[in-house]
Amino acid sequence: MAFVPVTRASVSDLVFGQLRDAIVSGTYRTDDTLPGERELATTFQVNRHAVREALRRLQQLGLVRISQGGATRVLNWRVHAGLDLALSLVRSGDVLPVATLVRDMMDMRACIGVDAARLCARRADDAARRRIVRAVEEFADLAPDLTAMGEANIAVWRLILDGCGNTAYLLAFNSLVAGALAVAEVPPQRRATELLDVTGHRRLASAIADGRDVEAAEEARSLLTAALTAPTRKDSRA
Amino acid sequence: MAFVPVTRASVSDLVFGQLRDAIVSGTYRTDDTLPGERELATTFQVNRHAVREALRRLQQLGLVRISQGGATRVLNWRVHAGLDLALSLVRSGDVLPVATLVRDMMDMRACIGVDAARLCARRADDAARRRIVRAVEEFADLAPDLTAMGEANIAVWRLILDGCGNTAYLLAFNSLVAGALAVAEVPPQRRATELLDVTGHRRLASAIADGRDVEAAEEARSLLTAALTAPTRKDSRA
DNA sequence: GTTCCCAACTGGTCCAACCAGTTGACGGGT
DNA sequence: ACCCGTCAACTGGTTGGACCAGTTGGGAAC
Repeated sequence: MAFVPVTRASVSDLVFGQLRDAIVSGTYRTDDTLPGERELATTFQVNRHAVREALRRLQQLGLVRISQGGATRVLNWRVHAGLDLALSLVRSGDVLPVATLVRDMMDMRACIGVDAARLCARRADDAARRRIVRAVEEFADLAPDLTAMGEANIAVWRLILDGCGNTAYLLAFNSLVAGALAVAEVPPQRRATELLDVTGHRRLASAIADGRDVEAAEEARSLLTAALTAPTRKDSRA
Repeated sequence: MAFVPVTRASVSDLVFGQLRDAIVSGTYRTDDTLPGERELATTFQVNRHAVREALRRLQQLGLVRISQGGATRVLNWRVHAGLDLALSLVRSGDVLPVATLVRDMMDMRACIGVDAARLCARRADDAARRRIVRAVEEFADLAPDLTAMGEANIAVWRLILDGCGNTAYLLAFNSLVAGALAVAEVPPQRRATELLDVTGHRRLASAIADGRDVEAAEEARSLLTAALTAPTRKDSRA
């Protein structure tokens, strides 16, 4: 286990984390009013500004609605929160089952990655195509160092997402990568299967380079779904 | 044009908006150092606390890296920002071309919606299936009031995303809906085509109700891509 | 020339006061 | 008895200033 940079959580980070967890875990329910800032400050034994910063961030995540003069109310995060909430939840603790959440995020990575590969094969300019081919070769050269390959793999996908020209895909990928992969909660066995499939990545790169969009999508699908467990939570019915 | 609730932007909102736009538009480049908090405070003529709140939010969005003692540096948002940035950008101004961004988000909605419909048909429990069928009927009853249908349509999709059991999809959908649809920047003609296809929605609902996942995905695809313009930015090559 | 130390930055936290909206209870008018 | 305006007592929003805590870089000591 290698050493890792220490992270200093600021006071407002801690307040933010506690409040976020309390809301997501259901301690506060939708439309409940949060205690006032002054009260929270004395409860957490911190300054009111720290509480304010935390509340602002909760608001930005879509967890609360703040209104001057009135109380701060809890929103239904399943309705108002954005994808960044998933990232925030994965990074800290088991408020929601992290394993499930990571699996969901990997599903989404596959969903987006496939379409991005398809679009990239259709739209990317020549320079981008060349960069992707080169990146895949650099990725292949790193075998079998899984850690290095993992990073190179992300670089490859980032180029693909760049080339597909869809900014939303790119940003979503950032949320997912930072959340799911950086935490390394992905089943190592399956992740390894994906990473070690060098020829699959080469086929993907050449499909993109040649503009064969359907094949690119197919290669992407087979790569990205290798890490996904088949079992559904409650199996098919009827 | 109906009246609309006034929105009061707080001081830190304004500072946040200006800094975000400056970063995304490239006024500051990656690894540039932002001016110090005290300097920003005098520049914006606000208190330092307001600046701090804004910077915190920029950090949460993935636009800057703050480090005590050191300077606050600008990150490459194409690498570090999450999907919520798209929402934030759409809501205010044309820092990035909003039309393009909205189109990207509609693409992503389609990408996710199709998979969610498929998963929902496979995994949802009976109660969820019934709720979806009912919601589609309520949606159908509202024709031809496009505004009301738009809201009901979102409610339908929310149920589908709930039923598919993928929290990441659900959260991403929130980001997209709040960003793209609420702003109503979607070409009205195409949006109307989608909404008025009541029978298409009925087919989708019954496919989900019966667990026919492939057909559900197909129906979802035809509904969700109706609003998408075919032309790619730079067309297929080689 | 190298090394070490400290002054002068940076952001982080706190206190205390006051501004600005919202809410609800209380009291006068109908 | 009911309605309605008023106002006090909340809520969050903003400000100023002080001090703590890390980082940085230049200059003194070696």
